[in-house]
Amino acid sequence: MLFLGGSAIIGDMEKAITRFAPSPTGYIHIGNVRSAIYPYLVARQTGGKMVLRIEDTDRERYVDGATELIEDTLKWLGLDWDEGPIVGGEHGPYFQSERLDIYHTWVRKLLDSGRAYADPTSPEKIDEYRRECNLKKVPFLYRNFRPENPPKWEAGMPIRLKAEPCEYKWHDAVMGDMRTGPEMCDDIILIKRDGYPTYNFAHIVDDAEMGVTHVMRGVEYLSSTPNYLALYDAFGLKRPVLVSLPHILAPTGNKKLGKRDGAKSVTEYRDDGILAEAMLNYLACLGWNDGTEQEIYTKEELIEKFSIDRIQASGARYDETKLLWMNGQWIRKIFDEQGAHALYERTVGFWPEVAGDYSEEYRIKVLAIVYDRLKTLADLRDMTGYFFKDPQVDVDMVVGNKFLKKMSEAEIEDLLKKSVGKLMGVQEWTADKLQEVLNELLTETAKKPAELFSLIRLAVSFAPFSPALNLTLEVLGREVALARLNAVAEAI
RNA sequence: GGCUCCUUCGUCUAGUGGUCUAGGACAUCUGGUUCUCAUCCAGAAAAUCGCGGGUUCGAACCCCGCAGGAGUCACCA
Repeated sequence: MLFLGGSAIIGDMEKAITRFAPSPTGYIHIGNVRSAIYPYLVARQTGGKMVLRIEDTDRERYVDGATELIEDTLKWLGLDWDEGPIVGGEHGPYFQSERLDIYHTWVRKLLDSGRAYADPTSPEKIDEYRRECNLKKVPFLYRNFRPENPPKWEAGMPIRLKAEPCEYKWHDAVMGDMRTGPEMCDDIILIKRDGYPTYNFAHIVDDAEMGVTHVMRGVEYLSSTPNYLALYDAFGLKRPVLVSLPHILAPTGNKKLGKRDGAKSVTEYRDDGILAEAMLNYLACLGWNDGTEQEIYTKEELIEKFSIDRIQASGARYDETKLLWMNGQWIRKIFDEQGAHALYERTVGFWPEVAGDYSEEYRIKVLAIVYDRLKTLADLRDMTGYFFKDPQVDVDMVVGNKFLKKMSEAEIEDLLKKSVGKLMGVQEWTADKLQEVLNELLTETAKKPAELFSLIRLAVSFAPFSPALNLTLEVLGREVALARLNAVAEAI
């Protein structure tokens, strides 16, 4: 590698080690996936590492299979990790429940230096203290009730940090300069009665062991930061860059988006026909922008352009309409830039059942003429049925059509027959030729496009909408198209 | 209640003292693209920049108050 000076620039691009550290209590939803996306972007941008760590220290809230759900979500979005479950790494294990002795080793240091103590106080007694404070309307701080001669630590006893109340100042990359008073420092629990560490303690130890440089997480941890700073100091650790991510708000009300508001899992959107690219794009830009007017970003562009200091400090409301728009943009982008086949590969599983009897080649043809009206891939299911199965003839739909209402049934039948006759003579059954013939038919019958085309379109599809008539006819093929026109002529 | 954060069109946002009679995008509405639905294109409507003071020749941008909203005060993360 060649160094040409400019160390300041190299310094700015120091390799960041970031992490996503969910607890396996269920699926990942729109509201919390940003804390995976942003760390990922920072890691990739700086050529650093992304760590996935499973914070499973709460054995009561643990949900079987949740880890797999999390991994599945990240993989779908294209957020790969360099260390963590499946891929391993030099700082494992990556499940906190398998790191108990590490936490115990670390907490020993604090116990030995007098910065932590084993707490023999019963939960009932603590509740009493709390009630006492509530009654007097003073803040409940456990350090005011600290036991005087703490015993030696033994199993079944929690360990608390011995707080040294003071004023803390720090910088949050999103919220700016922060400052809090001693009232924010307390004797927080480090190791629970069951021997498992609390989040408050475990994440400090793990981040240090894993070399994490940027701690990016939801704002709900902002007010606990003084206690984390106390721990960094007690261990003599360098503070990582602290990044608080504002909440995503539910579509209505002012609450953060959560499962209770019906926040769907991220992968549910996959099943609904949302593309991973669109999801990533939408989520990354919810509460972040690069200052330009660009709206559509590839993952690579996000990696290149993302910057922590342009993350909004206020919460952003989740708006599914915009996601849908963006998905449509992505469907078209993939088709236009990568071709019909590339888009087709994404549509597997979204076709109507009857499409299964047809060749891939035929389905691609259908896709090529309907793709620009898809909002989600799942739209294929209700939009393309007539390409695969003869529609139910519905005379009323024809007769009642707003352009055909003024024509008698005999006239309609006649028009249909003339159309069949004309179309039978088409030499090459291609969109261009069909358009020519359709135009000739227009002059021969002296009908308006609205009348003639509506009639043929309806007779052939019986659908509320369809692609341009010549394209629809081309894909349907001569035999099918003519047979359907005849069937309608007979039914009238 | 204490502490902390937040506040520009309905929504996501641009904006760091004069170029802001506030720009873009989604959504909405109108028109165009030989039928429909959509795409695409053009256009419209939409924010007295939460409120009140102050600093300044000049404030969305700086300062102070207030209000509203949110978060947090667990042996949950």
